[in-house]
Amino acid sequence: MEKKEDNSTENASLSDHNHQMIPSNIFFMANSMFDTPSEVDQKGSLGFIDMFNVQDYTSPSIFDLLQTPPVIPLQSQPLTSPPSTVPESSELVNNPSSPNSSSMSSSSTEAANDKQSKTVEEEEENDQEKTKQQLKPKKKNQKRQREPRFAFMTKSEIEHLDDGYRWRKYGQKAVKNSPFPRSYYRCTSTACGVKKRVERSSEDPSIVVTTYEGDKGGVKGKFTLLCILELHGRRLNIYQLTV
DNA sequence: CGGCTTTGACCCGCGC
DNA sequence: GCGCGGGTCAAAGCCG
Repeated sequence: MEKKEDNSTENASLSDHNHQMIPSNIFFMANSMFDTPSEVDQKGSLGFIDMFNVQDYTSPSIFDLLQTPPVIPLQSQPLTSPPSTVPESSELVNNPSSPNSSSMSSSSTEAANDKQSKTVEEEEENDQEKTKQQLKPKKKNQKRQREPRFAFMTKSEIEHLDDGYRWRKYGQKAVKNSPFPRSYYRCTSTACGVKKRVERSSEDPSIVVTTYEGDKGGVKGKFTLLCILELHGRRLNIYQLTV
């Protein structure tokens, strides 16, 4: 975990060309991300707003986040209004009526856990029969739980922004009512269960919508990497912690 | 050769 | 029950 943070920070320096355009062009899609807010989301999550209400971005406490895993002094607050204060010179594209926010919050299946059980079954299965039948199994009663999810919009020509983690693309789908496909990535760093989707806004092709979903394994609570900012030459990872 | 992307097929949830 | 759309799988191909 901590090492990962360090690595990501290091990696960031390798891709400054990406990050340079982030700070002034990043827009969050706040509440709409939690379309069906689970109890977990409601109760114990530290919304990005908490962080962004930190007045001074040059404050050392913020940059501490760079070095240490997000140990977040949270009082649980419900996510309320969209950020009234946007980092520095952000353009305001994040109007709540953005149709994308609804598309981002469309229902999803969370297959992370399923896959594990699937794998087990697969081994018991006949090798020849290993096709897609594997997905049939049990887990009837279990309603899939949605992982904490967060999206933000970035004005960028580059779709897959380098956030310091390694991602493997595992799918791409055409999006309804959008000429742009949506790409699915899975974090390949060890013990990182985060997935993300990247798609370009159909309304404004210059805007890339990135949605992070999942948690980092082995951590108490769930850390969701919200975004990476680069401010005053420093790299800043913004997380959401769900306890 | 290993890791990654591409892409068609499949699964699943949801609305009608 | 059916169809649609979103999400995932996995084989094949590509590339360093």
